Amino acid sequence: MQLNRADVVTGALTLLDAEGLDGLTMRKLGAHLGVQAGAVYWHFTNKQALLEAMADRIVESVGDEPFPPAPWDAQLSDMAQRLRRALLSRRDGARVVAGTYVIEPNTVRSGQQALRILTGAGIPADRAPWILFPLFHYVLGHTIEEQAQRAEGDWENRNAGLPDDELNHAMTAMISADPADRFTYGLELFLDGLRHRHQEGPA
Amino acid sequence: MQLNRADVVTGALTLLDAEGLDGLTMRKLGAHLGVQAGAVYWHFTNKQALLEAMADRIVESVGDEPFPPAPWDAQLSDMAQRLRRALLSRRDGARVVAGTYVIEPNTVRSGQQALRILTGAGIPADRAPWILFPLFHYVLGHTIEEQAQRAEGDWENRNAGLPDDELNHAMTAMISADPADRFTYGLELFLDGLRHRHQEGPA
DNA sequence: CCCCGACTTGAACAGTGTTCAAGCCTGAAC
DNA sequence: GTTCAGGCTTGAACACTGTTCAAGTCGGGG
Repeated sequence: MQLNRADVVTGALTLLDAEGLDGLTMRKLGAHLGVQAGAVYWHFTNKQALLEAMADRIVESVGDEPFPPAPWDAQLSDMAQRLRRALLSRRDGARVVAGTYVIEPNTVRSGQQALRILTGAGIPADRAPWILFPLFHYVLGHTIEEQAQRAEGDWENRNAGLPDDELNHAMTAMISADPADRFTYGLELFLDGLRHRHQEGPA
Repeated sequence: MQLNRADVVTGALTLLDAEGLDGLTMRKLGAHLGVQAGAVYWHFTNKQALLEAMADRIVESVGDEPFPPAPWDAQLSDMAQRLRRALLSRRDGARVVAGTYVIEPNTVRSGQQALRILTGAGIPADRAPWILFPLFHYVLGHTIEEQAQRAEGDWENRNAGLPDDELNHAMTAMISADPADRFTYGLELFLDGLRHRHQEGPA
């Protein structure tokens, strides 16, 4: 049975869900594909290249369907939510994407789509990336921690030694809140700044 | 010559600067400390524990000196800038900190300090972490990419294959801009949202 | 039918984190 | 001044990692 690039990426993502990023080894991937580890190296020059292809696949769904007509801030919010969902759709998805500086088809396409939302709102093209990157960094940073927290699980115990003052109480309360709510709150904070700056002159 | 925990962390950070995170191995660390690799395992149960101690040391300087009296937003901006500088002070510093869910002395102390800035501005204690975490995620996400970009170097060539339209041009223009400016721009965007929300009622 | 190039094997290489019995070395107790 | 105990280190091993490569297999076109 012969493989192709797409098969390898699909198998690698399935294995990622089963084993996590740290458990994703070339030998296990080979076994999962019914093939020797070395065979993968015919399709990808090294593991890093494979991870980049995986990252691109993970991000694929972000640009799947066009953004329905809506105010620019709603569209941008939509995109950020899609990105988080895409990263969450695979175990350690955020870490996979963060570990690769992806210049691959889907990633570039999604980025361009996001930029067009901003320029469509009257924001100059040379300012748009300055806005998009912070947003991207926030989504990535949040989702990395969200998935790390999911993997650990023992959150109640970890800060058992801390003094039980008001601030630590607020901290643990937030940590046990719904991650989706936390994400949306931070996202809205960022969008508020954007709306505020945009209304007082798009230049 | 005997070691202690602090010596090991110091040596590990020196080695980190020299070799990067991927080149930081227990054997090299042993050699650097004039000791066998196994000796490190008397001081730290495993490499992850060592990395957590390193992360805590990296973050140490953030809470070094108190924040000078200033409006709350200026103080928060100051903290974010300090955090970025602390992460940049060591090669791959951001990745080291991102890879560890640190509940260690310095990290907790800095976090509390930041929360007090917010509560001091009249923000309720149970809202403060909801604001602090997105800010933290942004700083981390930005600095990870900043250090990754620094390590790669070949940015002009990587997107050579892309069409030379206006959006890609704006993208590469931003990528070659001063990272400090990019960081501050995103930070101000976030703070704008915060100021906006805060002035229309701190509750 | 054969052959060529796309693909796979199987074994090896150098390196990784981690473990552990055995030893050393130091500083306190007698 | 000698003994003793513990903190600390050694050195070798274990199971595993990514990566390479000569040699082999296999399928479809001439």
